[in-house]
Amino acid sequence: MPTRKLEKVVSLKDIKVACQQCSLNEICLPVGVDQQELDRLDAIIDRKRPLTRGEHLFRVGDPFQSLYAVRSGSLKTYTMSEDGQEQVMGFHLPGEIVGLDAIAGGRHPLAARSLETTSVCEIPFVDLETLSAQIPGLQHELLRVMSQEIRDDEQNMVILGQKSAEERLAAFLVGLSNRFRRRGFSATQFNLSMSRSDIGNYLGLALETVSRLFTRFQNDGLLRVDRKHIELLDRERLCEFSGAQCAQPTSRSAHPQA
Amino acid sequence: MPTRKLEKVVSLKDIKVACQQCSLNEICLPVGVDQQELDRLDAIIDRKRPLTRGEHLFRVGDPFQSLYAVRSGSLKTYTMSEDGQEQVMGFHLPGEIVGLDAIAGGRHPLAARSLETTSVCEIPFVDLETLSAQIPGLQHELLRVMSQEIRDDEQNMVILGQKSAEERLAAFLVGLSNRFRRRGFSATQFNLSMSRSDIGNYLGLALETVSRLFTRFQNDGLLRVDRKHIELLDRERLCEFSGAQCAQPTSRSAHPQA
DNA sequence: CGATGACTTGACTGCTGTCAACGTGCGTGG
DNA sequence: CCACGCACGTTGACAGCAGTCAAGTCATCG
Repeated sequence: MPTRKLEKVVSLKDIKVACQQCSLNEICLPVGVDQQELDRLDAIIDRKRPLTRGEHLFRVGDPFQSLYAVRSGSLKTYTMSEDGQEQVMGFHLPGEIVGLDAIAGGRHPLAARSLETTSVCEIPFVDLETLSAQIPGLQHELLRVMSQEIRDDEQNMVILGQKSAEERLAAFLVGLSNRFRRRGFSATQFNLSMSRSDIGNYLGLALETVSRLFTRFQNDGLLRVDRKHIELLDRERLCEFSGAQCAQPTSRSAHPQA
Repeated sequence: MPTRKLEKVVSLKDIKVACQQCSLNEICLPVGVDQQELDRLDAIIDRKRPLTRGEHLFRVGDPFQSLYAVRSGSLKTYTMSEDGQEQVMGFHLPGEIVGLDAIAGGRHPLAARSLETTSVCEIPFVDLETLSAQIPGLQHELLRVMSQEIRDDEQNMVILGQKSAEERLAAFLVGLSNRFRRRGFSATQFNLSMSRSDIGNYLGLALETVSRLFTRFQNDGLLRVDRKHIELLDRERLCEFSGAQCAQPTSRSAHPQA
């Protein structure tokens, strides 16, 4: 099933802003879930008014009620160290789920804040759990998404623990590129919705280092950068630079169920 | 339900090496799971012969069939970078689950190798999934464990990204201490089953740096170290040193279900 | 048009990695 | 039992990458 299986899905009109036409369709939860089941999932999902830039989706310590799926825009998640220092933990693009780290503790350990105008779907967790017990495909998807998150975090740990500044930024850009492509956007041109400071903070680098590296990469002909806009000129070489397995997931790799 | 609810569970004798008497009881999966359900869980779990030091539980790329719970001993998980460089991703003590990162891809992205004589429980994943759909408490536990893993990985990302060498090692030791205590072992005295090299690799430090820090910490009266044996003398100050929220989880914090 | 915040660039410092030598404990074999 | 080898760990000297401090540029917005 390499092509969109939209036709498998019923007329979109009878569903308001439903999961099917949501771009998450192939990326977010609904995989291995049929039409009727999708309706049930859709029924529990709450679509909220868009967040404006800088607005919080939730804050540290907020009671955990729901997961959120980014529909458009982008978020950053972060905490404050006890000395008031911000610690950026991640950036979240459309099709990605936020809040998985809050299930265990019942409270959000991270705050989530929009980097631009951003709309999200709210997925009440108790409902999702109930539904998951009834729809095997959904349970599997949920576990898969969480597993993927663990996998991604592991990758990030390698990057932070073992890589040089150069490699970190290269890996970050290649990673973003992959995520944009999977989302249907250009893999070679995109806008960074986050500041240099956020990037540096996330990568464990000073913002000056990030800035210097951008110019160095540009001088090396790896990319073109203009303010927020990035154009990857030599994705290949940038990949090698990152010193990691940039095995570009052609289609987010198959789903493993038998 | 602040106190142990062991009495809620039936006489332990009628189960061979079952989950109840396994120390994982309160730590591993079975929480919010009653006797009959525990039996069903127990039935799918396979106890294997112990691994000797250096033996692999699984290797990178092995097809994912099962999760594993460490019963005794310890494991390290790691990958190789393309240049053959080992990258230690984590250490796993009794009561901890290994393999959660393999669900998404269907293959183990990490290898797991025992650091000492180690026994594990094998939990076939398809069975666990089936059972989870039937036992709400188990599904919730599984999600909780995965969420906790995500949370822990996030913590590690902060440590790797933002902390100095000193802070990293301090955080590592305090973290180990917490994990030992939760497991019923001494929080102030323990043996490191991993080498200095493994620790350094894990923390993104040179092994020489780790060694230097151990002696520095000892000179500062924070701990006593003799080869593999560690005795924490001033856990308090070590905590502050780590620059993190060392809010010692008195009892791994409550379970959030309503 | 000026103010503000984001970004860039430069100079200098210091933490931590690298290289290297040495010490220590343990297992093996004479 | 002792000598030896080997892996692991400790300590020292030195260097380089990246952080910090500081100044300057650029874009956006009131």
